[in-house]
Amino acid sequence: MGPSVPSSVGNLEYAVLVDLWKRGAGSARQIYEQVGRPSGLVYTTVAKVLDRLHAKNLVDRERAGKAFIYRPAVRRETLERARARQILDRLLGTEAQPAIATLVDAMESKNPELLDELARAVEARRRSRRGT
Amino acid sequence: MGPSVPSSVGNLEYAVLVDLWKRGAGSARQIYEQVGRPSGLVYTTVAKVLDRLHAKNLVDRERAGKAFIYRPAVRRETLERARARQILDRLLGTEAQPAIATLVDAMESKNPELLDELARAVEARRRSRRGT
DNA sequence: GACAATCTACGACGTGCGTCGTAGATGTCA
DNA sequence: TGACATCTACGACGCACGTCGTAGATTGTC
Repeated sequence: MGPSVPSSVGNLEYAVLVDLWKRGAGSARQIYEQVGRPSGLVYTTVAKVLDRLHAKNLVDRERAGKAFIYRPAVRRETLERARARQILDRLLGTEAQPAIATLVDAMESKNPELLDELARAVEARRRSRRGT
Repeated sequence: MGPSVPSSVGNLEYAVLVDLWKRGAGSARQIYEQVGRPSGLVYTTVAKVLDRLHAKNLVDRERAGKAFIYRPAVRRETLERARARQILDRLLGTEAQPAIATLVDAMESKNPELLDELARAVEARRRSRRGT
């Protein structure tokens, strides 16, 4: 089965992955405390999500007593790139130009500072492009 | 019922809306020919989608003989803004900065010209911002 | 008025994911 | 060893959507 072709990851699944990337490795209980409990979720919900992530080969596990220790099986950049790509495809499916304008718009309305962030990122990318 | 609070719109639903926005109004058959048939879908699939869009109050309909004439019930900008917003929230849920970098990256890998497009859009937005 | 063509209405199924609940396995401790 | 806590395994449900199929209504045509 494809180990590292994350076609699609749900929001909770993603949150769990983010936590795993940060902590490197952890038990279901630990992740639950960090990600699940604050959202009012039940332990088994997080456990189930870890289960599914494992089934998708997005996390590895190793027994440690009665529990499993989970750790990410994909690099964060890899999955986030795929994720961004997918979101992008979805966003600019039809025509790119107005979609981009809308995106920038939304970004500003969410938080104006994001615009500066974005400008910086674009500039960096273009600069390194010229050097290509 | 909330007439114009499009919480979430699927891909096919969106494609149908795009077609409707372009043509202004049309029958299920017309939209099917444009959107459904090329994708190998069956007529009733598109009809069902129109049904759901109508249930969500995203399109209006008016009888014309045996058929319905559908027309959008939301302005394209409205829905796309919401859509972009939603996608954005999803994308930069955790930390904004790296997410933006990843996004810009994905954009470049998809089509380098998008970077220029993006730079233009950002500049335009920032300029108009200074005037605020 | 009967017929064939076309539409809509609506139910159904599959999938992905969030969300629980329960049962059974496993480990801990007195 | 027995009682108890904790985990995992797994099934279930709901919802949103894509996707069809079928049945019933509507219409134009001999």
